Amino acid sequence: MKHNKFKKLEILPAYRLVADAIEEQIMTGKIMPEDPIGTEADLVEQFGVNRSTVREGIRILEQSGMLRRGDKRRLYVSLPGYDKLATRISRSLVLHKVTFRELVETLEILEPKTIAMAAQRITEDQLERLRINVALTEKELDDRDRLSELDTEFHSIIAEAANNRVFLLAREPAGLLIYPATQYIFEAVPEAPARLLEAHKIMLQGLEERNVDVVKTWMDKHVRDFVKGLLRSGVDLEGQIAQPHLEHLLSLDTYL
Amino acid sequence: MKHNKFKKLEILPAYRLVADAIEEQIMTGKIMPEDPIGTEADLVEQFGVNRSTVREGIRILEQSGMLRRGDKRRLYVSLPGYDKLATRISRSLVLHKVTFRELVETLEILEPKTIAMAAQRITEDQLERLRINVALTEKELDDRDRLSELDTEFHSIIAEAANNRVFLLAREPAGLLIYPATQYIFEAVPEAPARLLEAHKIMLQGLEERNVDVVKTWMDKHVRDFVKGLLRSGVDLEGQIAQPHLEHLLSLDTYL
DNA sequence: ATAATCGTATTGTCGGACAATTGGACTTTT
DNA sequence: AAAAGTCCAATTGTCCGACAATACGATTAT
Repeated sequence: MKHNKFKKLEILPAYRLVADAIEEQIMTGKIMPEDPIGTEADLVEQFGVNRSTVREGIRILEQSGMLRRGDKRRLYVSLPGYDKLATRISRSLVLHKVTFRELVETLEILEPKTIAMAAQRITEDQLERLRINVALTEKELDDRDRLSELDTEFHSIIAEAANNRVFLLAREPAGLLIYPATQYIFEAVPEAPARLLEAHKIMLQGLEERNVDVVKTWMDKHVRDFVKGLLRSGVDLEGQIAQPHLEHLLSLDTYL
Repeated sequence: MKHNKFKKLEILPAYRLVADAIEEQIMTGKIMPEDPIGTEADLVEQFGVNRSTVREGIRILEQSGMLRRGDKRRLYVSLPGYDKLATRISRSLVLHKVTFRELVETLEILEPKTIAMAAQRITEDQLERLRINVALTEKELDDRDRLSELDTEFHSIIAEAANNRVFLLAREPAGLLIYPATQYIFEAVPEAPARLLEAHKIMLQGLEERNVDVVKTWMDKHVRDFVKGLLRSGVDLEGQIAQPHLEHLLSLDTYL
């Protein structure tokens, strides 16, 4: 047996130290979101390192969403937005080649719970957005791309209405990955759009009436329907997500 | 009405283009995890930009976990690990000042489902790790810090055993944030450690027998117990997570 | 008051430079 | 032959200095 008397030394490059130092101030609340950070020159002075080094440190924090370029390109402390986080998680899941089985299994569990919570807490504003969403769905029933976008949005609004950010972030990545697959279903199952619309309508009404049982039951059914559709369209549950699904994730690159 | 004939131009700095270009290759599978990326000099040549610019681009990808420094400090394509992702999500949740209510509500839903899945899929290896965990828990029943670590680990192993990576990633951040709070409970509720141990023992046995009902029921109870303990220890469910919880997240900085 | 102009501050990018570290090849020692 | 020491080349981390592009604010001209 080795002697392990010494801990592994932590030898970190300067740009990491810069990033860590700033991050620590943020995490401990010493500087808060929307607070301005000094200019690069300021940081150079404060940390006593070169500007290149500071810049590399900044990139790290910018990527993790804790810093933002705001007015006049200046640096501000910022919160990583849920959409950005969810997108990033989704991409990771893709890279890990998660299977459809893992996605649908997760949604079968989460979606009914989500809408049950939402039924108790949804605001009038959110209801209105759902009404618009459903109206659009009805109007664009033939446009598959648009329809799967609207489907994704429908479920996202409900997740938001559940008024639980932890849960929201738990559910969103799966939603982002799976609902775009609705397109496949539309190709294989002609009656799918109509059924989707019907389910959405009923759930919307259930939410308006704050009827927990109705919405939960229908969401259950809706998700199972979805899975059946997936299978009918020839998707292999143990297969991984295919490239076409990723376009919408890749296109988001710019504003991330 | 404006003429909107032109889309807003996407004017991105070069370091972003570098990062995006590499990321695109990764997402589309043209380069795969463990593949080596060239040296910085190579990238300078390929992209035709300065090394500083390349380095800034690299930082971005390194932070998001898609690049790694491996042997000889060379760059390799890599997968963002679940632990890293979960940690990052947890921090964001803290910054967003999520409340205990949101955390416990999420866990009340997810944990029973998790263990139910785990009961059907857990491997002998995972069972063994749980046995060790429980044995340690019994031995270190007086060490609060150690105990809450072990508690966190216990639930993480179960989540892993559920064999669903989407679900794992949905649950983990909440677990990371809430179980450390066990410490508070131990201070306020003397019998808490013993009860925790008992519950863990029973759930472990349930898992060994693959008894879905037992484990689910007990996890339900266990989580509710946990919440009761939190309340008894004076935690305000609508309050946000306090600083002391974050130490373990901050200390992870180094290897992230 | 609006528009045009100018000056300044800051970022994005570049080029070059060098010390430190690493891995590998080679040599010496035991 | 295995272990230890030496040397070399490649690469990263860091620094310096420089400049164009951009954005903003103040000033001037219309």
